[in-house]
Amino acid sequence: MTKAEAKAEAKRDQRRREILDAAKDLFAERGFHSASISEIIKRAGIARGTFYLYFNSKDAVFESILELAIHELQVRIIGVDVDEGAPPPALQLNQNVSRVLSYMLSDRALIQLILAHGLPPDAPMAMRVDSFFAHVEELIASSLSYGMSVGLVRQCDASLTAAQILGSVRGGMRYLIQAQESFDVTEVASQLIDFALHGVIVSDLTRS
Amino acid sequence: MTKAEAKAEAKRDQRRREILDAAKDLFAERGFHSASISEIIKRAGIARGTFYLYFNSKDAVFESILELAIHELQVRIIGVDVDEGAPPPALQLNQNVSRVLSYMLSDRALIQLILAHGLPPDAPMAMRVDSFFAHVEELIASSLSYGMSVGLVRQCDASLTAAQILGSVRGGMRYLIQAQESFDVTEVASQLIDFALHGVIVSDLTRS
Amino acid sequence: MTKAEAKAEAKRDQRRREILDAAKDLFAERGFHSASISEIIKRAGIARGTFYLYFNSKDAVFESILELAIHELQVRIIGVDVDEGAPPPALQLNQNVSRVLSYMLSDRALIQLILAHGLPPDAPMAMRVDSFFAHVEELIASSLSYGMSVGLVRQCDASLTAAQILGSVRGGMRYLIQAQESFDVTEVASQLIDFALHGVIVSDLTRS
Amino acid sequence: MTKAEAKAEAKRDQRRREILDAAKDLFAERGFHSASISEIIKRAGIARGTFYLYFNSKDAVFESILELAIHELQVRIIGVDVDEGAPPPALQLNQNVSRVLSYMLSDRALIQLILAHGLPPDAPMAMRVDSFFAHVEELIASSLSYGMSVGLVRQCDASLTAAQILGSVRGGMRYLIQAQESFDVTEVASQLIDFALHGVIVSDLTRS
DNA sequence: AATGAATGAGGGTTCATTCAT
DNA sequence: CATGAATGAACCCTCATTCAT
Repeated sequence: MTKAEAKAEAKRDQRRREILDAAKDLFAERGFHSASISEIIKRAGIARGTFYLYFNSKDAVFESILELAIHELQVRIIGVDVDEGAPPPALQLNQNVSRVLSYMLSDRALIQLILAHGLPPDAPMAMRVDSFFAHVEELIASSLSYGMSVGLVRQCDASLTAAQILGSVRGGMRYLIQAQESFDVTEVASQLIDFALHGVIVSDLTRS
Repeated sequence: MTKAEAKAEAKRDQRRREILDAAKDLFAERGFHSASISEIIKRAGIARGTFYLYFNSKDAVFESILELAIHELQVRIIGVDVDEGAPPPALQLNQNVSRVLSYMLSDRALIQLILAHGLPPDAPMAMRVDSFFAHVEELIASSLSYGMSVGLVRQCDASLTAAQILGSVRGGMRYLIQAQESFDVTEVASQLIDFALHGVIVSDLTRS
Repeated sequence: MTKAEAKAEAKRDQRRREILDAAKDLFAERGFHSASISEIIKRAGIARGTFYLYFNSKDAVFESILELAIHELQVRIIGVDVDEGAPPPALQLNQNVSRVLSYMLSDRALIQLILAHGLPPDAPMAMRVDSFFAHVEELIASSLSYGMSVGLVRQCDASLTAAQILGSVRGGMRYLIQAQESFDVTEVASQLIDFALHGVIVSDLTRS
Repeated sequence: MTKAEAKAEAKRDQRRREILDAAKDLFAERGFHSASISEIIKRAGIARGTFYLYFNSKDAVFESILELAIHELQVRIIGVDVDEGAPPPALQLNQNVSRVLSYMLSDRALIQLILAHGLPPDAPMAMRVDSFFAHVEELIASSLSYGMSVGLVRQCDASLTAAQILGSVRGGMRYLIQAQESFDVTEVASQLIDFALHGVIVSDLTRS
């Protein structure tokens, strides 16, 4: 029976994924509110009731999608190790950004959802996403504080700057998904980081 | 009758503005979809039908709000004059950012709406806002290109970098409206610009 | 303006009553669950949304109906006054029953609803009705206790007997609404009371 | 094969009974409409489809339950034999009531269902129950008529009084299942009958 | 015989918009 | 001009029933 059960479970997972995919695309295209259950089930090719066999509510699908995405992002962001034997921080940074980048670019609908979910600001899930970004921002801020303490980072308001850095990455991503051309992830990651580290002015001029 | 007419028109404008204000706050607080006409008219203190005497639809109010905001932003963004007699570019830049900053901070609801309007991505107004930002982005990109051509800006992908700069400013604003404390606009503008120009790394280290 | 307002309010009340009447009939005919909003509005001749202009929910109409009915019954049930100058108790009793009887028979749908509302036993309104009957039962029980204490009523379990008396009245009413013929209310009230007081056996036989 | 078949049939009956029991409890607790198939099968410990192997529909289970109950009641109600050699009528009456009483009290869910089935008044089963009670009522009415003809029962409207008697028994039962205390069935049966026969007033007073 | 995933009609409710007053 | 009662399409969700396995 184990075999039959396994097969059934696989089929179930498959269905669940189909619904998630259909919902994700629609949420990305039209926002949470405008995407109706009717459209989701039409795109998923299932009946009305079937939807509720896999998810308790419209909110629940949305939550599943975002929760998964946030989790996937979370695991791709690894605190930089500054120990002796560790790889150079610059490389670690690049790897972090590259991982996030390649994940997001593998799923354009998702990035859309994360960057511009059309949820009421006071909705639980909106706050969940916000708190994720706040968490990342804190991570950046504390890195900046550390950098300042060791004289690597120039004196600045860590929180504000962290918000800017995160914003610049979001802006970069926005641009990348909209521009249809493909590109080298590592290369782009370098550019994103370079901007945050050195800005746009040529170094020589900053000296004068 | 000209006088009476003028008075009538003034009253009309006044009403219109009251509705716009009520709607703006609500849209900012709860997003476009969740803010209902019922709430708007309650807050504006008018009857249901009256609303439709001033605006053709819910979309129309939203459009008016954003259109006005975009216009206000537009006029505050002035291309940097690089002529001999003009003020130093750095100052002009700071003034641009300061103007935008002080306008947005004078109306937190508005900034909320612009940065995170809860509109379906495929809605006309959402595209209108996007195109505004795209316009600003192009402005930045062409500035960067010019800067590169005169050796002021280091070589980089102008479009991507422009997206990052815009993103960093948006990120900074997001942070500023959320942080409740007040601050000096010119000072903050400097920080926003400094980040975009020089990044976070101390200049000395970039030399080695 | 008072006149216009008064007229508007009268119209509003009229509408509300129409809906209540339509709903009451349907609830009586088909029970709470089976009576759908669709049917109610069809019978009331109004649009879907209009219903919700007058009642917050399906539950709310039902509650309004029952609450009103219970109130009307309540005011018709007056504790028997045993003071010297008061009318004879038997007459008071008859008047009580007559009042209740004539009210209920004026609205057959209502009596149906009260006697057999098809609500889940754990529903708030079902409990509301139950508690009304419990209240009446207590009234009867305490009358019986008093009657026993003064030797007017034979010794018996007051609560159980009260339940029987109430049941006999409910049973009588059930019969009366179902039997289509009209009748003299006071006469029937006498019969209802006589049964409760003396039962069915001829008095002479009880002596032996 | 007869043995195997018999065993299979026994198992089938067992299953059927399990479903009936689960359904009966749920119907009693939550009413017909609010009790869902999902809950029934969960309580019965069977799969969704299995339910429909034993019953054609939700209505069908309900029907089975009531039909059985009505049958059980029916067989417990035996017309009073007034022949010479028969036991005294009073005793026969008491035995009838006692039998019904003890059956109903052995299954509180059932009594709940019979006294207050939450079925739409126009549903076939509701009418079935009603017609059962109508039948009992007729039985009582004809007994009353006979009693009147032999001078045992005082003159009254036989139908109305029958309805009251039945009502008083129903009221008494309602009270008994709700009161949690246990009691002597024969004793209570006596009280129920005494009330119907003699009412509540002490006999002496009726003479005056 | 038993399963449980799938179905879809129908439920109650909301809300942008219209129009008679 | 202003009002607010009226509208009805569209929404999310439930649940009795079916059917392939």
